Amino acid sequence: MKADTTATANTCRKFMTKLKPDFYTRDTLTVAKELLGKYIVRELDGHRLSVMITETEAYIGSVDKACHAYNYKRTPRTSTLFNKGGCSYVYLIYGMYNCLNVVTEAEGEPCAVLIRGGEPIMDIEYMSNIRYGKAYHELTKYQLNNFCNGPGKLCKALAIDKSLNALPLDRPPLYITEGKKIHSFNTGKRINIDYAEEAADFPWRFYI
DNA sequence: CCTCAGATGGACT
DNA sequence: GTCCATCTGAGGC
Repeated sequence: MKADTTATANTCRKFMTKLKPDFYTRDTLTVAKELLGKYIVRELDGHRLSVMITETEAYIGSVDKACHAYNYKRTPRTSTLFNKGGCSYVYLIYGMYNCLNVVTEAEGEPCAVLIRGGEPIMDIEYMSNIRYGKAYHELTKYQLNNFCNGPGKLCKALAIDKSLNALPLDRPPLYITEGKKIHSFNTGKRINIDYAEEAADFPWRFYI
């Protein structure tokens, strides 16, 4: 009994361990793979929302035509990508959805990992109200299956928009913690980057 | 289950 | 003016 209690406490502590910058200042593909199973935590109005990351994509500016900062192109928007790894990169897409990335590698290397999907973990009721405007138990099967299984949906559920761009990811209001141990994952081509020529075929999407 | 049109606005040329 | 790292609801099967 005592052992069980201790194990539970250790598990909780592990989940609350925030990833530090040195997790992110590494090879982007490695970070993209290792982010699977980690927990995104969003603090908002006294609530602590969380989803487990289940899908990521890597973007590497030096060689990747799909990256906003391909060939080190620096604009007001992409300047965030040149930061040292460990901060957020949030942008608006299609005029109405937001996408959350984590910046990786050293300062000056414009790279990031797009968080493409997750699974709700904590304060699901509050997230449900943000996402659909109703209680979790009221959701249809379709809504349950589409709760945050896409970059725009995930940002909606966690109330993430451009106001959270370029923030450090090791403290509130937005951070990532240790999470679930992942034993295997899938690899594939990235989604919706058909314009990116040869880079469209890079196998830089990872998902559980 | 599937496909597809339309929404919608900022970033960039 | 064009493009876009998307989502939703409607309609078909």
